[in-house]
Amino acid sequence: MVDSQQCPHDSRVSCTDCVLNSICLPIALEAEDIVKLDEIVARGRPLQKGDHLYRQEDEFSSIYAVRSGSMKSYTVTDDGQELVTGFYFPGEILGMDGIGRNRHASSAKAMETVSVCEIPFDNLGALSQKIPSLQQHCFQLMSQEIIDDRQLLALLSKCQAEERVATFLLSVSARKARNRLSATHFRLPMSRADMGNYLGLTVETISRVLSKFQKSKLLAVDNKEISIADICALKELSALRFE
Amino acid sequence: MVDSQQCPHDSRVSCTDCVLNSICLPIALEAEDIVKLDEIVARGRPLQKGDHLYRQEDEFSSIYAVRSGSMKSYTVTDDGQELVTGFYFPGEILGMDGIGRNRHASSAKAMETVSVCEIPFDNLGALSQKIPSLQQHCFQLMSQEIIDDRQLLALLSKCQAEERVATFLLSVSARKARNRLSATHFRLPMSRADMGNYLGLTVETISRVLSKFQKSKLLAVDNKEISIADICALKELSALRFE
DNA sequence: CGCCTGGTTGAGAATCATCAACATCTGTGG
DNA sequence: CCACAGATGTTGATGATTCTCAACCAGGCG
Repeated sequence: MVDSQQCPHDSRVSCTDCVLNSICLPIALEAEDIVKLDEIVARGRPLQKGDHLYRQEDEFSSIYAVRSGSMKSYTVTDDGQELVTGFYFPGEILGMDGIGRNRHASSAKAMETVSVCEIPFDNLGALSQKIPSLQQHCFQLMSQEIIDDRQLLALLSKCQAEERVATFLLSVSARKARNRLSATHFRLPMSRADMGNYLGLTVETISRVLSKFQKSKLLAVDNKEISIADICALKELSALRFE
Repeated sequence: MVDSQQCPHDSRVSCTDCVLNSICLPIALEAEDIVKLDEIVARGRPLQKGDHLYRQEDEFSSIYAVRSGSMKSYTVTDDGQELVTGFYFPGEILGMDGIGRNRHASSAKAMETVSVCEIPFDNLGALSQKIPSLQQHCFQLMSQEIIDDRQLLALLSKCQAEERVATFLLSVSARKARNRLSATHFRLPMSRADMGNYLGLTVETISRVLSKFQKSKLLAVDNKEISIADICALKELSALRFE
C-alpha cells in the first residue's frame, strides 16, 4: 500500500526504511539497534515556511533530524542582532547545542516546508546507556559540530568575500550530492540576507560576488537556482576544503 | 608533610583536594564519584613552554584539564595557515574535539610552563556508563564548547576590531576572576600574533587598538601585563557579553 | 655586543560596508 | 487575470576600516 516512490514528507517511514539512514543518526548502528532507535523517534506534521522548530531559551528536550526541506538556526545576541549559525539539509541533525544548559542556545526556523524526526533526548540518554555505539555517535555528532564551527571560524577570520562564497557553495554542493542530488545544479533555499549573515558579509557583497562568478563563467545564477559550470575553478578559489 | 600552600605544579593533589574542583570536571559530581574519577586521572610531569600536549591528527585517547599555566589550541588549514582556536586556563578542559573522528582535530601547545590532568577517554566512556551525571557533564562540556565557538563567530562576523579586543580582554578577565585572581590586573600569556590570529586581526591592529585603549585611559598596557582601569567602559565597547 | 624575535607606529592601498536608486519577485485582493 | 504593495535582490558611488609594507624600538640570549 505504501508508495514505493517515497513522499519526502511521508511520516510513516521508519528509520530502517528511510532513504537517509546511511547519513543520519543510524549511521553507526546495527539493524537491531536501529529498531530500538526507531521506537523513540517521533514524527510530527510538517512545518511550514517560517515556522519555528524550537526557540532560543526553550527548554531542551529533543534533538531533531531533517527528513525533507531545509532549516536555518540562528541566535539573537544581547544587542538584538540575529546571527545565522547554520543551515540544515535532509539527514542532518540539529539541536545539540541545547544539551549543555538544558535550554536551546539557538532558534531553528523552517526555510521551506520541512518534516523532521524528533529524538527525545531523555530517552536517548537512557538508550545511550544500553547502546554504547549510540553514545559514541552522539559524541561524534557534537564533536563534528565543533569541527564545522571551527571551519567556519577559519573561513570568517582568514578568507575574503569570494573565498567565503565559493566555499559556501561547495559545501552546499557536497551536501546535495550526499543526498544523491545534483552537485552542480541546485536551489539555495536561503535568502541572500541569511547567506550574508552566515558568512559575515552584507547582502550587497553576496550579490556582487555571485554576479562576478557568473561573469567569469564559473556558474550561472537564476535567482536561487545555481548551476555550477566550473567546479574546479571554484575549488581553487576556496582554499579551505569544506568537508 | 604536604605543603598547605599548594604548589601550582604539584602533581600529587587529588581531584577531591584540588582547588580547581569547583570549576573543573568534578563540578557536577558527588564526593564518591569524584574518587572514581580521581582513579583514572593521570598527572604527568609539567610541559615546558612550546611543548605540545597533542598534535592535530594524533590518535585521540584522552581529554585534558589544565592545572596551572595556560595553553593554546590551533589547527593548520589545508593551505598551511595556522588558526588559533582557543586559549585554556586552569580548570578548563581541552581535547574534546577529538572525540568525533578519534583523532585530534587541533594541536595544543603550552604558552608557558603547564601542568595538566589527563583523563583517558576509554575509561571515561566506561565510567560514564556507571556515572550518568558524568556522561551528562561531558555532553555539557562539548555543548558549551559549541556555544563558545558561536560567541566567537558572532564576534568575528559582526564586530569590528575594538569590540573584538575589548570582548577578548573581558573574557580573560572573567576567567582570571573565576580562578580567584584579579579581574583587573593580569598577564596575557599569549603573543600579540596569537591574539590577532584568534580574533581575526593582524598584529598591527591588535597593537593599535591596545594603544588606543591606553590613550583613552581604559587600561594600562605594559608588554603582556594589562591593568584595566575602566572595566565599565570596556563592557560598553563590547556589546556581546562573553560568558 | 650584536642578533633575533616580538612589539609599536606610520603611510598608502585594498576590501568591504554603507547609502541610494532601481529592478524583480511574491503574494494578495480586486 | 491583473494590479499593486512589500519584500527581496541587483548595481553603482563613496567612504571607513583594516591590511600590507616598511621602518623602528625593546628585550632576551648566545
